[in-house]
Amino acid sequence: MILLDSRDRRPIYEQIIDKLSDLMMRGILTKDSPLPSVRSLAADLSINPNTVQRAYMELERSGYIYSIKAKGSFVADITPLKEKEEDRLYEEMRTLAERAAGLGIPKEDFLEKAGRCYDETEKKGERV
Amino acid sequence: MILLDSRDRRPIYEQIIDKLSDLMMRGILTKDSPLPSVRSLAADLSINPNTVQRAYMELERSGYIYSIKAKGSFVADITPLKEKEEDRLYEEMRTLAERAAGLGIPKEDFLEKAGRCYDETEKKGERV
Amino acid sequence: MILLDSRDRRPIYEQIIDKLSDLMMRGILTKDSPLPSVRSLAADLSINPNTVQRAYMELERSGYIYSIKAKGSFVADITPLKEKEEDRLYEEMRTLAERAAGLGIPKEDFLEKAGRCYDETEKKGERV
Amino acid sequence: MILLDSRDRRPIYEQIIDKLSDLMMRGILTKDSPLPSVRSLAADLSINPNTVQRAYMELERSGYIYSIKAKGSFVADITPLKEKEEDRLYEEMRTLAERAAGLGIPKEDFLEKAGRCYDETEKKGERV
DNA sequence: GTGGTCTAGACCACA
DNA sequence: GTGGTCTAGACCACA
Repeated sequence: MILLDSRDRRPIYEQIIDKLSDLMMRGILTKDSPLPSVRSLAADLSINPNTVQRAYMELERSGYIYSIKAKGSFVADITPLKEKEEDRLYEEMRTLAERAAGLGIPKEDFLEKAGRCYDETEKKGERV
Repeated sequence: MILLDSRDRRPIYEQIIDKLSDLMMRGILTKDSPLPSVRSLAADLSINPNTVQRAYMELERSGYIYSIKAKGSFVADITPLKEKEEDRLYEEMRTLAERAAGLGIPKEDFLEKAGRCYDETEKKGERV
Repeated sequence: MILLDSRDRRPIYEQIIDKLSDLMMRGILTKDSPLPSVRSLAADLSINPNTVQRAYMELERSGYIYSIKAKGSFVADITPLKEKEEDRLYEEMRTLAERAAGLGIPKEDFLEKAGRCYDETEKKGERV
Repeated sequence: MILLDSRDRRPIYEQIIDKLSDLMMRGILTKDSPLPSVRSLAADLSINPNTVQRAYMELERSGYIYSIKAKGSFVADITPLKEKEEDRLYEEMRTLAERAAGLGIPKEDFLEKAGRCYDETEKKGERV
């Protein structure tokens, strides 16, 4: 399901949080679908179950997942989280557009570059 | 030429730097065109010449203007500064596109939003 | 701590910058040790605090010192500045050696002169 | 005798001056030895005789060579020029030593580096 | 006239 | 107390 990057300097639990929340944000993990159990994910990644437990705990606190005792962890309804993130993103887009206009970059160039940046991302995504 | 905002909490000299560098970045003040003299700008803004002097000093240090003693201050060739700013901007565009793709926002929506943000900026610019 | 030279035609703030940066380059003022406060140094040198402020401002910009509001100014970690200066010095040494070789000065003479120059410096340093 | 570097951006006559004065400074061209005639050097380098003429004119003005009508150009007694150049060189060595001492570079390191710079020059000279 | 340096002295936020 | 900002006003060298 997910892969750890040993060159990544961040703590492992943070990498897990990022990878899982990304899968949920992308809609690959959908609402109410079950996450792997703490023990099985720990075994898959060859890490300590406590590390997975910590990642799950923080994901629950942030509203990404919910846990039911003796049943497991499941993807929560993350539409509010998605909307917040989208708002933040468009807010930054706005300041970017302002700076671009300030630099005298015409609209066509701005959009052309935006498109190219998006395409680059897709290629990158395929590799992952 | 420029207006100060009394509600702005930043130091006056910083406001002057921002306004003038913006005019140069936008191409409104072009290469080698003369800036108002330290004294005349101070009189226009009803502030102390020392404050203008400080702004000009820092603008010169950053490469925006050049000053010739007993002649005045002039807009420098800011193409390298513009290029640096463009690079920074596109770098941020790239991370933005990545996050958008991560959120499952399709390319059309991303570009549509980028275009709308750019248009909003233009209206804002007209008011200034 | 430092002395001003009234015969020196350079601006006072520049003299202060030179003297202090020299003390730091020599390792006499070490990392994180406090500099005299703007007001106390101004009083010591019988000059205006603004002049000291300007010197400190430029020293901070160049990476020699860091200032904490309401606490004081302190010597920064200047190892990168030292390395840059050493690189510049050895670069000039190289062109000097080339010119010496071009003049037919043998290596022994070149080194003998280098040593004598270094010794003269030491005597000068003792007087300071 | 000498080679021009087409990548060198300086005017050709300046390159000729540099090469010839260098040969004289190095003692490869000795006092009273004849220089190639303007026409023959121009032919050798496939350039216009006027260009060589200009180089010789300036070399004579600087005291490097003397010309006798209908006989040719000859290397002058350049000991005074050598001495001046040596003085300049040692003057710069002195300021270099001061800066090195200021940086806390010990005498051994300074001399070691001076020696290495000299050696590098020799290798470079061999290639020329 | 111009930019640049400096003094004298005020006020601010902060520790 | 500290650094930082700002005003008012002086003087300098230079074109």
